[in-house]
Amino acid sequence: MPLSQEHKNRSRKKILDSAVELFSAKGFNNVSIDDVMNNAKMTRGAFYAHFSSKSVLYKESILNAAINTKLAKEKPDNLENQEWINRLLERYLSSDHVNLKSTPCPIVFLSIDTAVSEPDVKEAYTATFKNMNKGIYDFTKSYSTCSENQILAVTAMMVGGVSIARALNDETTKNKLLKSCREVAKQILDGA
Amino acid sequence: MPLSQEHKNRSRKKILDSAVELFSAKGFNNVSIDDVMNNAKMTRGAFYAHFSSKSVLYKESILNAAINTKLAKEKPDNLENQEWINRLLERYLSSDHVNLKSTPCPIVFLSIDTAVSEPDVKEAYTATFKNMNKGIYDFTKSYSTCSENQILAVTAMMVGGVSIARALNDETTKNKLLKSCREVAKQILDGA
DNA sequence: GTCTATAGAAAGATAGAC
DNA sequence: GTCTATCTTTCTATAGAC
Repeated sequence: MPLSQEHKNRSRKKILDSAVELFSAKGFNNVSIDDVMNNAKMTRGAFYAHFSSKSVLYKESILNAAINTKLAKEKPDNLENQEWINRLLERYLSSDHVNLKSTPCPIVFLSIDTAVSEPDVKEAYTATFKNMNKGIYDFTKSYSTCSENQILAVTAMMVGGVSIARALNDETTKNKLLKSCREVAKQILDGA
Repeated sequence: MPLSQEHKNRSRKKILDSAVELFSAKGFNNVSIDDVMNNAKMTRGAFYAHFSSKSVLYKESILNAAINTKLAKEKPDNLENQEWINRLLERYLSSDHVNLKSTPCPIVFLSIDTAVSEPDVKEAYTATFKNMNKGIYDFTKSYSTCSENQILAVTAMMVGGVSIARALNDETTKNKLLKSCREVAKQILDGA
């Protein structure tokens, strides 16, 4: 591969990493091409030598971040599968991941809207979320041993399920996902 | 209450309902004030007689949608709590809710980004999501009886958990949520 | 391939008539 | 309170020099 091509690839990678970082933190719409390029230490004009539009960048960012996470490839040889999965769970559902101190998951990309930056919106959101959980608990406590903590997990599953379903391309996967969430949620709320 | 005040309230409600509908379908950033007002059959200028800015509208929309869902108030008297919760689950995790044919949940508001409208992005997203599930299954099948369907539900819980955590205001709730998701996810993946 | 400069469009917010 | 008209900012995308 010629030197110039290598240089181009490095630049492309720098842009993609910059984009993943910013999209995860602020959401696609709250990040301009200028932001991405400045964060990659380049100027706006150079962008179009690599990507034909902003939405192409978005698509490539998802794929790039997916490669970055390397779920399968990173497992140390001396670790059992079960331990590895548990470690991944811990890492994924950690404050560090939430606060973007570890490699962000591209599936959560599209879950950030203006809410992140507007305190008033955050407040309304938090109150509504608490209400939702309390509402469910008020009903389940009369017939189930299901704890308030378990309900938090169920709510997350509900919200995640609907969010992902809305973004999916493929009707079969969508329906399977919704059905699975219904079944598992029901099991937990029934106190199994 | 004077007639003019009543008129103003009706207009306000019309704007809010219009906003909830559009934000749910396209996300906050992909909806302009013009869109909201046209959908409410008014013009842009009238907007500022009701809300001081677009982000105030967002906040009020969340609260308005939360009232609309009326989780608790709608329960028919002759229905047992358990049946009612199951019915809510079915409704929440339904195609109709995903496709916005029933009253949308404001907690899912912030989960829609450009992905919805760009086919290329949807495609990349769907592929990445499937990969994530397959990746987890490849490990768990060696030690657990956990089904592929259950893994879908776990993935939804993980994504929902991180998304919600990012939007929350309150560190205590955030940490409780993450911990609950970790525990419940682990339980399911262990094949309990 | 990367830069600066700029065209063109979109959208938040305001002003003033009715 | 609602309208039309307008100001202003921001951002995508392109043009042309090096």
